[in-house]
Amino acid sequence: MNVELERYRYYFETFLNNPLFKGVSADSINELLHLTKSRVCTNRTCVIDTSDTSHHFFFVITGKLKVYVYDTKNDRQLTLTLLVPQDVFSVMSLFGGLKRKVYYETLERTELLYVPLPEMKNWLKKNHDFSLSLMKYMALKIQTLENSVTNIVMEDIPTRLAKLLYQNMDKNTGVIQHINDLSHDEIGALIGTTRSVVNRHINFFKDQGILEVKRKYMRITSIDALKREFDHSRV
Amino acid sequence: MNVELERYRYYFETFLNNPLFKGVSADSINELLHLTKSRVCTNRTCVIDTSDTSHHFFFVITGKLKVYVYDTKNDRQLTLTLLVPQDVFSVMSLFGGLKRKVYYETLERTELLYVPLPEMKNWLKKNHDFSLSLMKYMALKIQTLENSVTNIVMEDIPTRLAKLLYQNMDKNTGVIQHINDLSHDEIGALIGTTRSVVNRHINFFKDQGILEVKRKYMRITSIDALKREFDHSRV
DNA sequence: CTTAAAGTGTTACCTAGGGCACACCCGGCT
DNA sequence: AGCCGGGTGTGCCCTAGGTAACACTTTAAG
Repeated sequence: MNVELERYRYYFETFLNNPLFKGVSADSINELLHLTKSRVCTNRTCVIDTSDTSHHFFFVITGKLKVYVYDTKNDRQLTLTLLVPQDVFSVMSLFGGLKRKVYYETLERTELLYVPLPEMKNWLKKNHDFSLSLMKYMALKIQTLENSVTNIVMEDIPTRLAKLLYQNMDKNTGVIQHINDLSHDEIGALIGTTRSVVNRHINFFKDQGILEVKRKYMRITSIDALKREFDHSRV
Repeated sequence: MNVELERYRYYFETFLNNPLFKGVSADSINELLHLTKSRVCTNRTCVIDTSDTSHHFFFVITGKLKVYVYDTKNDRQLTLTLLVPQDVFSVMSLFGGLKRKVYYETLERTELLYVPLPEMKNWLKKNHDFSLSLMKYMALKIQTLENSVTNIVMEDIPTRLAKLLYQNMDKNTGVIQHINDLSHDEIGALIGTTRSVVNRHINFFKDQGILEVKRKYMRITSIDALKREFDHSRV
């Protein structure tokens, strides 16, 4: 019982710190928490069933999961987005978009809270502040997606790779975070290309002295040089 | 005065028919209408200033406009989306996303209503039903964008072009609508490629007897053949 | 009517990057 | 230890599609 209480308090804190719940009363958060169940997916296996996602609304508490599509024609997958703590999914199912084969897969130990859709919808109607935050959240997702298509269309792969690295780099140490433990295959799925091409360019960066690579570890050795790879400010 | 009244009634009707206003009371719609001003952009010129979009929220009444980004590096533009009647923009500015150089340009005579952002935000807070519809609207936009990136990464240009044509085709007559009056340049911007490549493939389709082309007019002569161009259902 | 500008059809060229193949390396398992 | 599987490092080959260049045609403007 004590343990239960402690977990409950932990989830409560987590929600409280999530900008999505800004302006939402403690009472409402409590009410929502009473509707949730939790699920822990241990590393790298838990492919969330579409039947789940179309009946539940999920909150990411800890961990990391990818949302991806799979193309049978050329046996490739494309990661639409990486979900991290404070993310939610799927807004699509919440508002009944068209059917689409999107897969969810955890990349490490991941803790989720989930609410049945009808209850979530109902709760949402009573909490306008959450709606407003959710819209902001969605607006940002839209912007990110727009950036993706722009990048994919306009930039070549070294550029996209450099940007990806830069975005996930500790600005001080140059150490790559979040995506350091991903295989080249996964990195390829993130920027829309294949394993071998990713490898090619990573090694190119390495040869240029931009990058240092070890097992599950990458560090940018020259941030300026990395920047030059995507800052095509042709003066 | 009479004319004014008539226009007012016309806008009222337009909003009433817009699914975004589903569940919104006539009073609220009226209230919103009192905050709006209208603007008509005559054909193909009206590039809406970013300062406008970051201070106003727009409703498309009639016409068509494109939202695009421009890449100086290779002097190309990419159309992120085509806005048609019942669309709104920009949700980004409404919820304060990051700055981004996105341009708006009308493609034909276009009639817009617009509201200053603070007033719109205020009105939004009082109309939760509109928020819910707006979220659905945004969810659909997200889905469309996700489809875009998937297509761009996974499919080649003939396939993307065929899909575009199919989506804008009158299912009975095979006549291409909406995008028939666009130049090859504009079509290229829609599917993420260049004028001459578009031209190449359009003529290829023509040679295959899939397509018939005249001035500002295209018609699919064999819908099955067109489908075969993107239905890679390899038996 | 004349001229400019925008759009089209078509060529030739060239390179980024997808596909495939194979050898290697390392970590985990029995 | 030995094996196996997932992840690498490289190579080569080949084609889709980006680029540039030209001529021609249609529309818009003066």
